Amino acid sequence: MKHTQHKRSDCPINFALETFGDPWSLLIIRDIVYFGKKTYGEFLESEEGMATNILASRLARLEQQGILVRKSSPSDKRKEEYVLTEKGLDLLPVLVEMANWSAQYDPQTAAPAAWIALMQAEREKMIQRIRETVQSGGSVFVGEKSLLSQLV
Amino acid sequence: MKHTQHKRSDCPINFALETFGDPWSLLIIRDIVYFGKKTYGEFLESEEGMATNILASRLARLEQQGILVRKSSPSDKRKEEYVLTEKGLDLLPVLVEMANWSAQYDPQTAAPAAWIALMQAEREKMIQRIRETVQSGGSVFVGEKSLLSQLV
DNA sequence: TGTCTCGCTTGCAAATTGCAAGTGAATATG
DNA sequence: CATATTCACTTGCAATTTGCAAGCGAGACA
Repeated sequence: MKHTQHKRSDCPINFALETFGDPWSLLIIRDIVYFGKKTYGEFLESEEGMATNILASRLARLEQQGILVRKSSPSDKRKEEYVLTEKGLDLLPVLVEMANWSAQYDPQTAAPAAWIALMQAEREKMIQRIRETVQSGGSVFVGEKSLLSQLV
Repeated sequence: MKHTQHKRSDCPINFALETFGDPWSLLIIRDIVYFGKKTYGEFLESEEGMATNILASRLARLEQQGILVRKSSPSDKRKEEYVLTEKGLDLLPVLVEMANWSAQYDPQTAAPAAWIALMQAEREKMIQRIRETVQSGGSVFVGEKSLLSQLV
C-alpha cells in the first residue's frame, strides 16, 4: 500500500475508501471494538488469518492516519497496545451498518440476531454505549466489562 | 480477485469486506446513487480513473453477488445499464455513514456541508428519499429528477 | 458499405500479497 | 545469571492482483 499520498479525488466516499477501504483495516478495528483485542499478537490470531507483514503495514497506516495510537504496555514492555482515537471511534456507525447489512444477507452470519435487532431498534443509544464501553477499555462481546454482560 | 469463494469467516464485518471491501466496488455504487451513472463508459469517466479491466471485473462480481443487475439498454443495444437491486440499495446506510465520517475528517472534502447536515439531522427520512429517488431512476445530485433539485 | 462507438478482453510490467523464516529486545525459567 | 521463550515486527521470495495500452466483435450511424 503506497497509495497513502495519492488522493484520487475529494469525494467523501473515496476518502473513506482510501483511508480504510482495504480488506483488512476494518477487521483490526472490529477486533478492538467487538473482541477487546489490543496487541499485535492478538490481531494475528484472528480467524481470518492476516499475514504478519500486512498486519504490520496496516497498523502503521492506521496509526499515521490518527485512527489508532500505539502505547507500550506498562506491564510488559515488549508489548504494544493499540487504542482507538476519537477519529477511530467515529467509525462505529460504519461498522454497525456493515454488520446490519451482512446480518441480513449472509445466511451463515455469526451475528447474534438479538444483537442486530437491538442495534436496529436503539441505534443511537447503542452506538453511544459501545463508544463508552470501548473508551473505558472494554469491548462489545468479550471480557468482564463487555457491553453484552452489562445488558443481561 | 479470485477470493469470491474463499470465505475467511462468518463474521458480518468480514462478510461485508469480502463482498464490497475493495477500493473500487463502492465507488461504482456511489456513481449510481449520487451521480446517476448507469453504463460502463460512464463509470470509466469517474475522476478516480479506474482501470478498464478492474471495472469489468468489479461489475461482474457485483452482479453475481446480486448487488446490481445488468440490462441491455432499450435505446442502444450496445449499451448495458447497471441498476441497483434491493440488496444494493440496502448499502445506502453504509455509504451515508462513510460520507459523514469523511466530511468530518477530510478538510478538503467535496461533500456539501448543508447536505451532510441534512443527512445527520434527518437520517432515516433522507435515506428513504434517496432510496426512492434511485429506485425511480434518479440520483442524489445529478439530473432532472435529482433529489437535490426536489429539495430546493 | 464503411466508420465510429460501446462494452468489454488480452498481454504484460509493476506493485501488492501471502507465506516462511529470521531478528533483536524484553521477560520468564532453572 | 545464563538460557530459553515470547513478543513485535522485518526480510526474502513466489504468486496473485493491479494498472496501462492495445485490441476486438457487435451494434449504430452516415
